[in-house]
Amino acid sequence: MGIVERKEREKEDMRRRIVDAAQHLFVQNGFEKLSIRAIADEIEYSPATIYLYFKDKSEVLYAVHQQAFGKLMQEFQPILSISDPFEKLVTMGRKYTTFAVQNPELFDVMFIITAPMETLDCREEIWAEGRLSFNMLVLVVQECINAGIFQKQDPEVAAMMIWSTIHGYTALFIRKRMSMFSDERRAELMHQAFNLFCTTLKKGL
Amino acid sequence: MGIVERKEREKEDMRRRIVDAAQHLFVQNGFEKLSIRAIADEIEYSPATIYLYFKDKSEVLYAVHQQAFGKLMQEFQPILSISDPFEKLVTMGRKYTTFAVQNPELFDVMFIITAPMETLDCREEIWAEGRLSFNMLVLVVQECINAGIFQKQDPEVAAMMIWSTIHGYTALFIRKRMSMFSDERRAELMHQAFNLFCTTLKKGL
DNA sequence: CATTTTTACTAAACAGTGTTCAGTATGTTT
DNA sequence: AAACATACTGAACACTGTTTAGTAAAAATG
Repeated sequence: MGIVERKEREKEDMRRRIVDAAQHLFVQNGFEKLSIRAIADEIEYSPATIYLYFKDKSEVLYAVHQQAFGKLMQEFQPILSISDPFEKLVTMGRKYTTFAVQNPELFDVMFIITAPMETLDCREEIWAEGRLSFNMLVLVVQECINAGIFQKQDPEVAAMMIWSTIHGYTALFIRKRMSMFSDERRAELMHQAFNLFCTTLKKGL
Repeated sequence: MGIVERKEREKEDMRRRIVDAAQHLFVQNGFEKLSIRAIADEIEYSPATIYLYFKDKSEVLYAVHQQAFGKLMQEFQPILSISDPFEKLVTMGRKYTTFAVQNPELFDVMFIITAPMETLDCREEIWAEGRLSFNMLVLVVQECINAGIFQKQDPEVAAMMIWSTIHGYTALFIRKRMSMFSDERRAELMHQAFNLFCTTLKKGL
């Protein structure tokens, strides 16, 4: 009897439809405008139905968060084939920022908004997406160490420092914390600060 | 006739009472729980009254944001008397993080939440608080350059890079984006990453 | 002092939010 | 055909930010 399997498939289908609608609305109108009722409208079901597939709004956001990580990882893929490890690292850093600029709402749910982390917290699971992406960075840092570009050291510590800088720079920009500068000065400052960080790494790490 | 002056004072008083209540509730219950109605309850006025003193909720948040910057600046004050410029810089960095950990809600409104920046945007003003604090950092970086600890360079670019790292590191922690590590490993990683950044600066900048 | 005008304030409503629950209609099993 | 399980929804609850019409007190004016 394939009924159980079909039901399983249908359940999975509905979950996917909800998440797709959520992501669609989220990317289009941002976090503020994303409501359970809007998602329900989009998929042409009642709001209550969503609660049959997700515990709460945070869980829906967590699913969107997971999908967004898939997208970022996909965009990182071609970079991995760059042979020079330092150039690979720099290109990854640049990609992190351009991804954020091109998909500000996705960046929000991935790295800034607290909601998706709350479901993770209460589930007491490890943050798989975070671990995976961080490992990716650690690997590249390890390559830099192996190639003698960086000194011998804990690659996780170095990766943490590098991620911090790139993230900080990006988050400050996305959240408009560089609005004390004119548009031109801000662009110039960001560009130069990024380059300075790269040269500093090459010299000091 | 001092009536106009008294009215002015009363108006200012009411504004202060609203902001104080907002900050109080904000620090106590966080951004999510801060509502106009809660503020109104606290000061024992109707919600509509708040709109006689502030354009909208964002403007109230901007006032809280300003007050929070006052508090941070106050905590930075004693650090400024440290004679060694590099030690001063490092201590400032540490303070940025401990402030965030001890006042997560204030850190939120100062550097993460978009709301207060929106009122600034539509007022088309410069972000005075941001400019002031950034200048503080630039000054210390300039001292490091003068002392020969850093090479001759644009101090704003260097300051931008340093702020990015410290902010990134802090924001990732506050927003639970290091939950792929155990509590101990996370603490260790943050500590080491901070130290690594300091030594890298000293060597490479 | 009496009257007009201005100021300060609020009750009530509007349109929205996340979430829950009783009730229904359909599909599946016995 | 009867019993049960599943999938779904309308309506409600308790909230949210914000606006507006109306009121009572204070100030200014004649």
